[in-house]
Formats: sequence, C-alpha cells, structure tokens
Amino acid sequence: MKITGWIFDVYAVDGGMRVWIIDAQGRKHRLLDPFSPAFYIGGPPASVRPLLTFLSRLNLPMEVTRAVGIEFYSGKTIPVTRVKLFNPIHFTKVVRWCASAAVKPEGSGISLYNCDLSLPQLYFFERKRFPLAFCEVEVDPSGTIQTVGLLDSIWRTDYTTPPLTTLILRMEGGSLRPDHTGPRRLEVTIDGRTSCLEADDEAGLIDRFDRLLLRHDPDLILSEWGDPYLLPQLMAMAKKKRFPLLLNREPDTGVVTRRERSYFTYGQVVHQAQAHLLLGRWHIDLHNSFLVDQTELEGLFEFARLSRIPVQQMARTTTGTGITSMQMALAFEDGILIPWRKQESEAFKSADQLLLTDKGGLTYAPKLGFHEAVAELDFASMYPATMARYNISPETINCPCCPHNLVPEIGHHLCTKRRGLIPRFLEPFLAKRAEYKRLKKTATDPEWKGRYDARQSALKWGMVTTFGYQGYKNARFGKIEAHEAITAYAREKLLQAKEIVEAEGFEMIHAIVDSLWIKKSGTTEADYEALAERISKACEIPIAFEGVYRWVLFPPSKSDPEIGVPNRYLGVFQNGEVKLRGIEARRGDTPPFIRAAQTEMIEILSQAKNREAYEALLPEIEAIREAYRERLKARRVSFWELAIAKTLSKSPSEYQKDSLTAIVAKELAGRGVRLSPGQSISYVITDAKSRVKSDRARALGFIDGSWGFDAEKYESLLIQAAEVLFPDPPDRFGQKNLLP
DNA sequence: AAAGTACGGGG
DNA sequence: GTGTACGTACTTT
Repeated sequence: MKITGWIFDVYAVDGGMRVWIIDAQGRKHRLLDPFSPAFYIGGPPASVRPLLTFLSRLNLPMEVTRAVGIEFYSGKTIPVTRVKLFNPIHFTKVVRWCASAAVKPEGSGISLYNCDLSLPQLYFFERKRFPLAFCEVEVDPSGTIQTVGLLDSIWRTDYTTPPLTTLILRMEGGSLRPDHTGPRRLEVTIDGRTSCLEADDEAGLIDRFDRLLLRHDPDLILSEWGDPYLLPQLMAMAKKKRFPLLLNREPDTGVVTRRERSYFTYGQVVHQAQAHLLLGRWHIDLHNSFLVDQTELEGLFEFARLSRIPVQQMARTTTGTGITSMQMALAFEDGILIPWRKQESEAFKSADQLLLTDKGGLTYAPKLGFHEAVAELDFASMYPATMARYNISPETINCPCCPHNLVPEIGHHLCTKRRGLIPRFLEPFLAKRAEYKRLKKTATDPEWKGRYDARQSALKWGMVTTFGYQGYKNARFGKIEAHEAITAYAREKLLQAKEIVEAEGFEMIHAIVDSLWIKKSGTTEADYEALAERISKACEIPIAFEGVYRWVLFPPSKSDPEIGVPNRYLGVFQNGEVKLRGIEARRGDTPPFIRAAQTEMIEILSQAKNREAYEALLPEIEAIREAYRERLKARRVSFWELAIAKTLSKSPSEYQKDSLTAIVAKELAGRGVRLSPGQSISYVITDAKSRVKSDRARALGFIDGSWGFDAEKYESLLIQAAEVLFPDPPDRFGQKNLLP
C-alpha cells in the first residue's frame, strides 16, 4: 500500500520506530519502521577492549564493527568502533552503561560519539527525514514501512502542514493560571463547539472527556496550562476513579512526563513547567513554550522541521537545543563524530587581553531630546553575518595552521583552510530567512503573509541563539574565544561605519552595537541607500537603510537628566510606522490601562511632522491623560486592566525585601499555590502605602469586589507615562516640564 | 544612600 | 538537557 502524507510523530517502540503519517484527507496511519541506531567508541585499543567484552556479555542483539569518522576539532579521520543496536529501545540503556564510571574509568582516554541524541533525532539524521516532512510511504500489510520517498526538503519555503483535528483545553473565563485563581470550570472546544465540564462530578467529567477524545480523535490537544495543571488534575481524577484516560493513541502506554525546572538564561530566570508528552498525538501548552509564545505554531513547525526534533519536544525545549540539533544534523551528514560533551576548556588569557575581549557590543550615548529627519542604518543580522563572513566557529578559532589570520583588537586568529561548522550551518539559514522576509513582502494572501512572518521570526531566534551559544561554556559547538572574535569584529564594523558617516559630513545622533542614527540636511532616501551601499562594501557585511524618522525622541535618563539612555527612545518613520524602545508601552510589566493610555498618546503624536507640530499636540495629550484620570477617579476600570505582571526571580520565601511582587508571591504561596523561580504572577495595587503589607497589593486571581485599587498610585503611573513624551527640551533645561 | 528586584534586547 | 551581561528604573530599608 502507498500512503502520501506528512510525518506527524516518531518515537521508539519495541523493534523499531513508530511512525505516524497524516494524509491530505486527515487520515492517520500508525506504522512501524525497523531501525538500528548506532553509537561510536573511540580511544586507545587497550581501553576499548574491556568495554567490548562488557558489551558482548550483555547478550543483546547488536553488531560491533570497526569504522572511521571525523574528529570534530582536529578534522582528522580516526578509527572507531561502531555499536549498532538492533532494537532501538536498548539504545539509551546501553549508552548509559558504557558511560558509567564502572565501565569507563576516568583517564581511560575513551570517547563516546553520537550517543546522547534522542532516538527520533538519530532516526531523522540517519534516514535523512524530518518532522512534518511530506513523503510517499510504501507499507506492507502488517503496517511495516518498506520505503519512504521524500517529497519535501528542510530548505523549502512553500511547504504545507497536515490538516489537524484540534481539541482546545482550557479553564472557563480567561487565561490566568488556574491554580492562581479560585475554582473554575473546564472548557473543551472541538469542531467549533465548546462544552463546559463540572469538576465536582469527577467520574462524569473524565467520562465525558474520554468520549470527546474517542468521538473526535484529535491530533492536537492545544491547552492553556495543560502542562502544570489541567493534565495532572485530569490524570489524578482518572486514577482516583479508576477510569482510563485516553490521552495517548499508542495503546497500553502512559503519558510521558518531564520534570519542571527553572534555569537562568540571558540575565533572567525562566520556568519550564512539567511537560506531558503524548504518543501518536500532540499536547502543546500555549503557556509552556517559548517558541509558540514568540512565533505561534507556525514558528514551532519551522523549528521542528529544521532541527529534526519532534514537534511536542521542540515546543518545550529552547531554541539553543534546536539550533544545536540542526548543527549536529549537518555534522552527521558530513561523517563527523558528534562529541558527547565538551572537552575543550577556555584557553589562558593574560590580564590585558581580558580587558579587550570581555567587552561586548559598542554603545554610545544618544544626543538627547527631539530630532527631525534622522535616518537609521542597521547591520542586518550582524553577528551571524560576521560568523559566516569570517569563518568563525569553535574548530576554526585559534587553529594550529593559521596564526597569521588575526581577529581585530584581540590576539585570536581564524582558520583559512577549513570552513567551520557554524558558518556552514548559518549560510543556508541566513538565506532562508532572507527568502521568508522577501516572500512576506510580496505575498498577497494574508494567511501566507502571516505564515512567512512567523517562520522568519523563528529563524531570527535561531540566529540570536547561535551567537549567544558561542559564549556558553557547555555549548556543544561553542567556544568563548569565538564569541569574543564575533564581538571584536562587530565593534570594528560599527567604528568603521561611524568614521565613514562622519567623514561624509553626517551628524551622528546615536549608535549602538549594530545600528546608527544619523542626519544631514538635504539628504534624500536615495542618498541614504547609496551610503548604506558604500558602508556595506567597506565593512564586508551588509548594512540596511531602515528609513527616515519624521521625528525621534531620546528622553533623558531619570537618574541623570543630562544624559540619554541607549535603549530608551520613540520615533515615527515617514511611512507612519512607530518604533518604541524601553518605554512603558513596550514593557511587559506595564498594566494594560497605562499601556493603552500611552499608546493612544503616541498614536496622536505620530501624526506630527515636525517639532512645532509635536509641541502643538500637548493639549491633546493632556486631554487623553485627563480622560484616563477620570476613569480612575470614577473607578470605571477593571482589575484586569490594572494588573501588573512580574516574573519571579526566586522562590517566594527567598525574597528579602517586601516589594509588591514579594508580598503577593508570599500571599499566593500561603494559599497553597506552588511558585517556582521564573513563573510569573499578576497583581493589582490596592493600597501601596498601607502599613499592613498584605493590603498593599492583591493577586489578580483572588481579587473581588470587596477590594478597591489604589487610584492615586495608578494616577502617578499615568502621569509618568505622559511625561516621558514631553521631557524638558534639551535646549531649555531647568524649565518646568511641559506637562504639569 | 545602599541594596534588592525586574526589565529589555533581537526584528 | 544547554545563552549567568549589563545598564536603567524603581522600591524598600
């Protein structure tokens, strides 16, 4: 039998990989693909021999042969032993035994390769397939796959995804975390019909839920808080009532769970809730996935395809894991032995070298205040472009063969003989993103426009991470020296651009890492385009002319009104597009009420063509402010609009100061809500100055009509949000603010 | 005044 | 099962 469709799910079962295909009619096909994953052992024969003896005593179906592979850092072909397990479910166990200290004593010189990948990854790598690939499958009557013809490629930009039956699982009445509120009803939506299930009849609830699953057989359970709350609750109820819960499509299997964790990344703590992964069906929690949060399902699918990580797993992992998997796939294709964990440590650096290399991006202080007709030039994807252009990769930095090819400022050098893995990975990746951006512009169908945008945004995250990962000590294909080389080149490029611009008589208003704000009277758009062209040529990486601002405002720092702040500004391009950085409307912890007020004000100001017109709008801005103030006074504001969302950086009990966040977190913890670092909470300020601390603020989920809000406090936030837009003009320091 | 806490960036 | 910088703004003590 021949089946044409998309690879929906892949996981290991006894005797092979379970492969689910969904065809264009939405039919689901449960197939088996025999698969014998292999890992490799390298090292001195005297050390390898006892390991092989150990393996032979296991009496598991396997094949041990001699092979060769390329060692990643040296690029040399080395002899290795290949261990192929005939049954994939033995793989993880056998690798773990081989790695354990009893079998592989310290100092044995043994290295294991290709051993810490998941089985779906190994399967996809070896068979050159990928999640959601469109293909033609030849199947025998028992459902075993004979051949697979790939009708798709990870580099396609016009791919489609299978038709999915989706069940939406959430709590009635909003998306607040269920355990941060009082009791609510469970809501299940499928085929456009929503049913509410009462929690007081547990047996009836499970029974109705099971019947919905049976009747509709959804491919995707899309939940809000399914991971930390709904699925655990449903599973506990089912267990208590001894009812089966038919979440998996694979018979006689349990739901795979992964422990919750909190980790630190990019300067902040992130919480990943416990995950519930289904077999033959997807469960995706909208609130437990960075990628879905940033790029919708479309970006998640793009990442799953490229990384060869199944959709459900990809939803819960970081973009860093995703791009590492893409890099491993490329290494695998090239016959490179994938190193298990990093062995290389940072090379020694002298004190004066440290001073130079530890600098990151270059930042100037902006010229304060209001400016007209300023142009912005941005180096596009500066860091990835630099890595690709200068061949920056962990195995090319400080190679033994090219000491002459120096990186600016710092003592590192780069290989000229071997193209690095990271640049080879980045080239098609950069090109694919550029293609999506182009398609997004030219697409006429709004649905595809949105799709292209989500996909390019997912790729953007991949590139941001590729750079960040070079500086991470445990990255598989990263090296801190490579990170330093990238920022060194980037500083050089920005300086070079600044020199060109100033030599041509432009005034530099601001410059930061990869962007310049410049002006010169009489300059046309075509002149700016030509200037960008000249800089691109001189710098060897592309810089783009973003546009000319009607006006851009760099408000003064609140701690020192004489200086500006690098990342706090607002401006309007000539096409009317508004750009905000660092101000209230852009921040995640601004209450919706304040955000709405400031956004409305900026909307009005964006009409202004020049400074005079801008200043003339002051009365209108004041009118908006007063209208919002009236609403506060008349209490015509919902708690939801006043809610402040904050991310916890520690467990509630670890807070030392009684900030509002700490007070509310402790209050919630006292009600039995488990809060881990990285989770967020929402609260309303009820009485900021109350001597009774617990009266100062109240969690949004537990506030009711008996509580009021602190109108005075919100009024001051409102006034502040307005004042940012009318600071003391820089040439009129010492005068009163334009707003009282 | 000092220390604690949280935010953004990237596009 | 993977990104620990850095500056600003604001609050508490």
